[in-house]
Amino acid sequence: MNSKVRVRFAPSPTGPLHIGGLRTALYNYLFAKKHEGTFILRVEDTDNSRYVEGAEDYIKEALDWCGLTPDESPFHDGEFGPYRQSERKAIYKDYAQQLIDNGHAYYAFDTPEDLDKLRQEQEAFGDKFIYGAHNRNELNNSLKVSEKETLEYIESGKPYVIRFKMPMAKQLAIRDNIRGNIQIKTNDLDDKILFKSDGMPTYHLANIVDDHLMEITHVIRGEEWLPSLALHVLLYDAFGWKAPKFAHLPLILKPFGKGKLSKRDGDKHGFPVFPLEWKDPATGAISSGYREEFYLPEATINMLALLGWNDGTEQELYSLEELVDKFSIERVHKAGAKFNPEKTKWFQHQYIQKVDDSVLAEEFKDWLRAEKQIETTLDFTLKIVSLLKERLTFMPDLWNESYFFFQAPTQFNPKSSKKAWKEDTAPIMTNFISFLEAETDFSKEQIQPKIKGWITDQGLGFGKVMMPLRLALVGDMKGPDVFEMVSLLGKTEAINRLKFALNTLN
RNA sequence: GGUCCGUUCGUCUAGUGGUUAGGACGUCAGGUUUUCAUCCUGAUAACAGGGGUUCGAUUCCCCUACGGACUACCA
Repeated sequence: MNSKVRVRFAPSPTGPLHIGGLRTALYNYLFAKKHEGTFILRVEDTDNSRYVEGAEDYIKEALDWCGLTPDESPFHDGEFGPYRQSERKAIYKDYAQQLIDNGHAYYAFDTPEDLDKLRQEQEAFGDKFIYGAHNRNELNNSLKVSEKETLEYIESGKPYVIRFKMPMAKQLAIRDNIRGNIQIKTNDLDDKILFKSDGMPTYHLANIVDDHLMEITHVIRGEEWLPSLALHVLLYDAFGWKAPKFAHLPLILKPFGKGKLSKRDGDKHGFPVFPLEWKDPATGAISSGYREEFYLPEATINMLALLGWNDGTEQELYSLEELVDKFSIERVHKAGAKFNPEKTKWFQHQYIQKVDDSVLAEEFKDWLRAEKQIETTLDFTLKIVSLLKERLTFMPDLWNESYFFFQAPTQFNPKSSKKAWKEDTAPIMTNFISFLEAETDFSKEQIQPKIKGWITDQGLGFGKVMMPLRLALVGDMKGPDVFEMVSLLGKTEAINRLKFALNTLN
């Protein structure tokens, strides 16, 4: 091959990028890097009315968070810019004109109202109105009126659009790198608008022109574009250009029920649908993001990569570098995949276990200050992290598993009390306190054998002491190794908690 | 409605013209943890249905059913 691989991710800035879009970006990135090619971000903002403030920055930030930074983008110029279609406006008109000149397109003067009326009439018969080969000669366009009239219309400022002249009765066989051959008859296709009356191209024209000009070699996009594939291939033909290779990705579906994943599913079932938190500028409504919900970008990416692709082995955990190495577009699954929030948490659990203890300890220390107004030392949070890390999925779980190190219990879980604090517990604990008061070294290494020895000497079962001790320290029958807790809490605090339990539970 | 795409455990998926149809998540049961969580072990559970082709189909073909996308001067 003479041409270097160039792929693009081409979102429209109409709102936050959701995880389906992010996965499309990911697969494009992986494909590009796998083939030592270029990953391009092109912003498709040809519809001004749908532009949403902040959406473009959101896309950039989301990609950066995931480590999918484009090689060329509106934020990082390359040789093929600009990378925002609104800034390429001047380019498209000439290409539309070129298609008119070579007979592949024509002017149409039908107003939106005219078309609405035709649609309604047609629907009254239970039919669908199609602007196409069978009726284009009867509609208000440059194929029907003379060339002179067409010119007059245009010069007089009459609004017009430019439509593609869909060839009749052509049988197309188009190759898709994921789906194989796709058969399409052009008879069913309509004369799509390529150029709008507001002077902007539609997606179809802008997309093909830009992909050509930017020398895109592979178009990897969502399945929702499959119905437009024929049009796009025909457009390349009409221009006399070589079409890129295509691959259409399966959709991400709702975890419960039917249909594709939507923002509402996240709200309803309490999982993020967006990589980053998003505040709707119009309504102020907030949608949660993976980043703000404490998912690691590595976990998010790994989960997304496996949703519709695998390398044929039983491996499930991949770094981004490994994904680049193993990825192949042919191994992308054809069918849509239901999103699985539980499995996503499992990925997160796997990844947080790989994070260095000191990193978590530092974060936790900051979190304690910000969220709980607790000042502590790095040394202490580091001890807590090493004690509790294996049970974490999200960073704040650290608090849920360790809050009793920062605050003494004020009440006791009734169910646990019933199990751990029996009739004969009080005298045992009274003796136990006296024993502890005589001890000085509360390091785990020293205190553990001492306590065990004391229990044995007293002729007691371990449960008689260990269970009430845990209850007194935590307020509940949970938490890490009880000797670790005694040691970390220290002599004074441990004894105070025992005394409080003694007073409260009798 | 039309066009196109799809269909393996509940979910994500592996796989082959002859397999005990494999893994992971989930669920359940044991074990570890004298607690809880983690962790470990085990169990559970699938080739949508009907026709072909074939000595033999989950695998190849057709039909049906079901699911999905699209059907805008939106992308």
